[in-house]
Formats: sequence, C-alpha cells, structure tokens
Amino acid sequence: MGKNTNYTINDIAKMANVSRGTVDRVIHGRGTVSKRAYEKVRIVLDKIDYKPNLIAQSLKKGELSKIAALIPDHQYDVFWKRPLDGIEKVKQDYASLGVTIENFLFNPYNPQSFRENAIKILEKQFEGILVVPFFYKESLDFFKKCDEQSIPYITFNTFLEDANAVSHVGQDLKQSGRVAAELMNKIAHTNGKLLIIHIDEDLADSIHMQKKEMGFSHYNGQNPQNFELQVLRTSPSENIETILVDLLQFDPEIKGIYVTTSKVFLVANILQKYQIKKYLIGYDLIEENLSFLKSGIIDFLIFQNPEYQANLGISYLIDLLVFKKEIPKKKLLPIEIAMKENYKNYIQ
Amino acid sequence: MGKNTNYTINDIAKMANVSRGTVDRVIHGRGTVSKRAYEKVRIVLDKIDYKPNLIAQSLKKGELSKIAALIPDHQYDVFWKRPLDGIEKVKQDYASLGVTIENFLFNPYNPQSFRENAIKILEKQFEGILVVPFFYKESLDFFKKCDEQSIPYITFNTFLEDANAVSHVGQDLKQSGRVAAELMNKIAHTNGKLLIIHIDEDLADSIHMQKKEMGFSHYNGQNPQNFELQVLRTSPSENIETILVDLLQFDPEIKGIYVTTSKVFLVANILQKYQIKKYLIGYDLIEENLSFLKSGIIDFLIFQNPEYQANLGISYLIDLLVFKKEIPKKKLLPIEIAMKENYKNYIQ
DNA sequence: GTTTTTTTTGTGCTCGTACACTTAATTTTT
DNA sequence: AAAAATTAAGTGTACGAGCACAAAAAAAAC
Repeated sequence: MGKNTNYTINDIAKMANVSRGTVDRVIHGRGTVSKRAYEKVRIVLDKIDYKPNLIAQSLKKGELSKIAALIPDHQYDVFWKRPLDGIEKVKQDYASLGVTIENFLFNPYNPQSFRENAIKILEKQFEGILVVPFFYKESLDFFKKCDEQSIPYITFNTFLEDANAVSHVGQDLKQSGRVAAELMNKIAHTNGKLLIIHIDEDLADSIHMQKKEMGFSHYNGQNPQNFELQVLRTSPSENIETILVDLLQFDPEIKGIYVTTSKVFLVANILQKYQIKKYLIGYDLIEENLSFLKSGIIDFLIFQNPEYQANLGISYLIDLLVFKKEIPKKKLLPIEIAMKENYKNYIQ
Repeated sequence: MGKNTNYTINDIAKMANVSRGTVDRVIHGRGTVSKRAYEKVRIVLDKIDYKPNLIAQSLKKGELSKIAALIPDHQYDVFWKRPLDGIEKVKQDYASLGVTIENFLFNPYNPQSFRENAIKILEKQFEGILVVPFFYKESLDFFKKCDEQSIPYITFNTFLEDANAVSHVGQDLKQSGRVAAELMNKIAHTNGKLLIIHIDEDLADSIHMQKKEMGFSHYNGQNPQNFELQVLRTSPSENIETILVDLLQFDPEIKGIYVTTSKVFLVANILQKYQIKKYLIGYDLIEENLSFLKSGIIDFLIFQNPEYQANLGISYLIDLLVFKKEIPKKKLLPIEIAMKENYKNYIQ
C-alpha cells in the first residue's frame, strides 16, 4: 500500500500521446481542447490516480493558500491568548509549504468590531477562514457572504446550528457539565446541596453556560446519590460577594460549587476571604485561577487544550484546501481535567 | 515582523559578485573556492539571514529527510498501537515536504529483536531516529553506533540517563504517581490503608513502576491526612487472585488500590468477581480497562496521549533535521485523567 | 485555391536549488 | 616562455507545475 507511484503531468502527456499543455488544460478545464484530445487524456486520468506535486506547485506559485482566522482579541479576554499561540505554531509549520495565515482579532464586547474585521477578510480574498462566530446575527451575515463567494469556513469554539461550515471544532459543553458533576460526586460523597453559578450571563456565550448546567443536572439526576441543586445567575457588576456570602451562611448544607465559566476565581476569592471550605470546580487554566488551584481552594479546573483546538482548526483547513482531504464535519475535543499536581505540564 | 525577505542563492551571487556555483560551494563546503571568493560570499552571508527554500530543495532532491522509528510491536502489547498511529499521522503530513518515515517494530519481550532492528536501521542510513530504548544494554550499544555515525536520535517513553539523545519525549513518572495520590486523596477522604500494586515487575519497565510508587508515597507523606501504604509486587503468572482476595479479606481497612501499570484490569476483574468495592486507580485507556471504567469499578485512569507523544517526537526530529530549529532537551507531556464521563473524547 | 480567421496543440521559460560539466585562470613542469 | 596540469569559477540542466506565447491545424471567408 501507498507505493509512491506518483505520475507527473509529463507522464500523463506521454501516455495520452499529447503535449504537457493539453494535459494541463484538461486538468484545470481552461483553454480549448478538442473532444478527441480530451478523451485521450481523460482515459489516462481515470486509470491512474494523479496527484499534483505540491512541492512543485508551491515553488511555482510562491504561495499555496491564504487562510484567515477571525477570533476574539485576547486583550479583552485572556482566554484567547492560547488559541492564538496555537495558530501561530501551525503558521510556522506550514509556512515552508507556502501556506500563509493572517489573524484578525475582534473585540468580544463589540459586534461592530466583528463586522469590520469580517469585511476586511472578504476584501482580501482568502481561500479559507477559521472563525469564532461569537455574535449570532453578525456571524450569519458573514457566512452568507462566504457562501456566495464559496469560501469555506470552519467554526471554532462556538457552534452555530444555522451555519454552513465545512467543519466545527469545539467542545462538548453538555458533556463537560457531566464531567463536572461526576467529579463533584466523587469528592463530595455525602448528600447535600450543590450550587451552580453562572457569572456574566448576559454575554454572547450564555448558551455555553446553559448547556453545561444541563449536563451537570442531568448527570446528577441520573445518579442514585443525588444532590439538591440551586442555580445562581450573576454579573460581576452586581455584588456577587454579598449574595454568595449570604447564601452560604444561610444554607450550610451546600457542599460544593460549580462555576460554569473561567470566572471561578471570583468565587474562590470569596471563599478564601471568608475562610469557607466548599468543593469548587470551574473552568480554564488562566492565571487568576491557577493560584487557587495551587492553594487547594479550587479542586478541579476543566478545560480543553486551546492551542490544540486552534491548531486542529487550521490543520483541517489546510487538509481541505491544500491536500484536498476529507475532514470531519464536527470534531469535539477531549474534556481535560486539571488539579494541583498535573496542571503544570499543561501550561508549558 | 517576519517580512518574507528571503534571499535566494542568485541574490547572494549578485551581491557578492560571484557566480551561483561559488555561492553553492561556500554554503555546502564542497569543491574548491579561493580565499578571495570565499570571503566575498561569507561577508554577504553574515549580513543576511539566508534560509534555503525548502520547497525548491525538496523538489530537486526528491527526498528531504529519512527518519526511522524504533518502537515496540503492538502485536505484543496493544499499548503501542496508538503511538504508531500518531507516527503514521505525521508521516502523511510531512510526506508532501519530502520527509519519509520508516517504522521498525521490535518484540518487547525479546532483546534480540531490538538488536536486529537496530542493525537494519544502521544499514539503511537514516538521518534521524526516534527510539524507545526498552532494553538498557542493547540501547546503549545502538546509541554508541549512532553517535559514531553522528545520527541524531530522540528517546521516547523510556528515559535513559546515559544516552546522548538530542531530546527526550516522555512523561513525568514520579509526578504521575503524585497525581494518582491526589486523586485518591480527594475521593477517599477518611483515613485508612491504601494498596500499591506492581504487576509484572520483572519486565524492563520496572523502573517506571518504582518511580510512580515514589511519587505516590511522597505525596501521601506530605499530606496531613495520610494513609498507611502497603506495596504488593506480583506477576500475572503468579496467582494474583488468591493473594489479593486474601489480603482484602484479611484487611478490610484498605480503602483504595493504585495499580502502577495498564494491567489494572486484572485487579478490577477480581473486585468485580468478589463484589468488593475499593477505590481503584490505574493507567492507560486500553480496551480491557475501559469497560471497568464505564461500570465504575475503575475510578480513574491516568495516561498520556500516546498519539500526541509520538507525533511530538517525530516533529522534533523534523524541526531538527529539516528546519534546523532548536528543540528542547526534554519534553514532559501532560498527565491526563480519564473517568467515565470524559474518556470517550480521548479515544476518537 | 489562396488568404484570413479561429481553434487547437506544442514549446519555452519561471520558481530556487543541486549538481554535472565546461571554461577560465592560475600554477607547475619542461 | 610555452605546454601541461591543477585549481577556481561559471554555466546548463533537471526537478514538476503553470502559464504565456508560438506554431500548427482546421475552419471560414474571399
């Protein structure tokens, strides 16, 4: 299997008894070719598996493929720093093949910023796009134009049912809620109450939080030893501190807290300040969370490898554009678990 | 940054006022060049950052680099199936660049098989080698010859202090023992006794088990709420069943069991058969273990992503050989944690 | 039946590097 | 000082694809 029987344009020309130029015209459907010559080439082409030599192609064209990435600016949310690093890494790897990747960073608090960057991308004529469709309406507008120009795009992190993406790379949010519930179940044996906290629910990714909650309560419901659940919605603008302290002092039956976002450090902060010990599970290996993981106030941080995620998204685009390979319609990444003793190997 | 100011041999020739041929001779140190011409070229070369165009190089040479991988045959131990898959994946990715990878699989129960494959590799003249130095003496013999022929090699999975490897990709075994201890600590709150079981300790990777044990007991010792530890060494040939059942019935104080290898399914089997509930932590997402993870008999499986590990090893070799990049002397991969709710995303 | 126009096919050059081969310059020999 | 031998420098070609242009063949016009 996999014998390197790679035919060249020249081989085909000889086999079909025509010139290189004719083969080229048939393969690319450009120029004019007589039916007779066309047939001769087609017969050969059907018999063999011609794969153009990417090396030669790249050498000639100077550039094989132009890819754009439209992701949130990490200036506004540090979470997006590491996906960007992931993109930068593939960028270097494939630069030698003549694939260029340009990043467009939008402000995740400003739909207009998304729209502006989308326009820039359409103007510059990329062959493929990796995009975090953060804003629903704006994203669909953008995708409509991409579809018209038949530019393939891969959605990333946020899944849009109505998008016509060639692939989606993300996480299984509901399942990640289940993972949180299983962890909580394993560490807080005794029955009691659990708190689910959504922080900043007005943001565009509130749907993320809801799916996580669904997974969590679903697992909890299935489990014989189940907990009573209480959901708390809050914004950092409100005074989360007073609400939470009141709640915890009013109801000492609460054994653990599940925070559905990376903002778990806000809760950890309060637990530390008031010297309250609760089991605490949250998301993402960001700086603010790590110190609490180290000190044991946060028990587990769930996350998905963001570099790898971005890396995979770009790799899929390259597979599609350059190698003409099939790519999966949807790829859900592993739900990773970090604690005090293993988080270090994840962050470098 | 990163302007594509890539000079070609021709550019350099013009700048130095010599011919392409002379530049070529200086760069590759072949043929004869007068001191005068040499100086002229060197001056230009020192001023600019010449990076040969890999595309053109590959097109001309037809093959850029030949890499060999010497790893255990998965026919004897399924664990090695997935690293092989990881290698196959990079193989495809870089084939387009003219990098070829050939696998040599040895029998992990037979040092002679390792030696034979090593000889084959040396005969075939590879430019770089990825190797699992499973057998101490045989590996050192092999490395000596590699050093003589100055063929770079990366060790993989097994670390050999005395090897002169350009890099090592593996896991932090001691730390993985600590992770196991932290998990055990989190799920088995109450004090009591824990069992550490080494299965098949006569094998070449017994050093792996000992390091894991060290990490486990070290964490346990540091912890205020510490457990009494008991170590059990056994081979599958012995009757692990009678020993274990006796032990567990004799000492009901035992709360949990830590098995230092992927053979944890042997223990799970016994627990299931005798309807004994203990916390159980072991290694690796192999088929035999997964059913017990699903049924809840195994609580956690610790592992490192084997595809990724192999992938990284090969990528480092390519970075070194093709891109002439610096690579880290040692790369320890994350220690991953799988449970019932998250293992599926790891295995495809 | 010749000229013009259109269609079809074939050839040459380019991308950047590597290497064989030729030519030029220098040194050695007689 | 001229011829031979050696050393140094320069040129041509190939790798495979792509595209511009030239050449040839066929069709249309006179």
